[in-house]
Amino acid sequence: MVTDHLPTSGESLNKRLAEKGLRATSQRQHVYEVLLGLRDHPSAEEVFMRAKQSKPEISMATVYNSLDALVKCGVVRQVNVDRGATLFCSNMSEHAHFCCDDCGKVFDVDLKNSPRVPEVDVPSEFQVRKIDIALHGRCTDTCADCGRKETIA
Amino acid sequence: MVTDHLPTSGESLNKRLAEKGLRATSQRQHVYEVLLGLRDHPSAEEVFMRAKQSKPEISMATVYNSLDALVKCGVVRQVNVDRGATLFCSNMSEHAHFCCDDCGKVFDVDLKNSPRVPEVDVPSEFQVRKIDIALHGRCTDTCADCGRKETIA
DNA sequence: GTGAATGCAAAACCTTTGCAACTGG
DNA sequence: CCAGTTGCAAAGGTTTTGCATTCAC
Repeated sequence: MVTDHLPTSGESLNKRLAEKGLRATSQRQHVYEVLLGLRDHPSAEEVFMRAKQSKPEISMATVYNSLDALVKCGVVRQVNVDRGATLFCSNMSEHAHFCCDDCGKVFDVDLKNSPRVPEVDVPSEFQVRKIDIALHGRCTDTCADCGRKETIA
Repeated sequence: MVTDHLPTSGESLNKRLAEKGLRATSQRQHVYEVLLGLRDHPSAEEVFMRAKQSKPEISMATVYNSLDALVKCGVVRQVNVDRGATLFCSNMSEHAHFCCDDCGKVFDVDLKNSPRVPEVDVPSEFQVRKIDIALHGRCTDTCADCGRKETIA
């Protein structure tokens, strides 16, 4: 519950928020800590349920607001792989998302060994700020495990 | 309303559907024609509204069913760029989607001049079936145009 | 002090489902 | 004929909104 492991990167979360003109509220800090503590790629609902455990008065609207603030200041990524709830991800390293068509689970795929991936040839009037790469397929043997333990990620 | 320009690719839509064990209903053909006729990246709602003009009895559930069938047999792509409705796209050439943070509009970005983009180094237990690349940023001068004429794509 | 953020509940939005009737193969 | 598909309406899940209160700066 202490904030001294915040944030993952060198800069402080509060400073990051301030840079974007966003206020450093206890709710935002809490939502960020919750997200860091959750494995995989939780939905806003999952973050909410977990956040309530230690901060029962927090509301869904605040969780959405906080997640948006965290995305805006660049410490959280938003993941849209299909219909259904948007997922959130505190892993800010360069990676793609693999979504299993069978079990629905989302896995991080490192891009360090995938040279040139971000080199997309874009018309000059487009200013690209970020690139999301989503892979779809089957996670085969991994899926056998996750299929039993989890439903849809 | 004739189906002789169907489908875009060489194979017939009906054959494609049959290959996946899906039936070639008039609704599915109609939804596909509507999608081919719509520019940009319509949502299911937009397809529905347009489809109703020439087939007033068609229902939203059928539009979703048809779009799913078309995606399943590989003649339509499903596009998820943010929260909000899933978009659909009849352009099956290899391309990424650029989503403007300002106007929300989605543009196709050709990948022909972007070598090696699909070369993502994936753990061996993952079988990749397709790759979606979504770019986010600003469409600058283009945005000035589309911002007035359209709302959110 | 003041505008931004919160909490709550309600509304809005998007998608799926259940079921009887229909239809393609 | 029969399983797959449709249309309808209702339910389900996700996200946003309005507003009074509270809080960060």
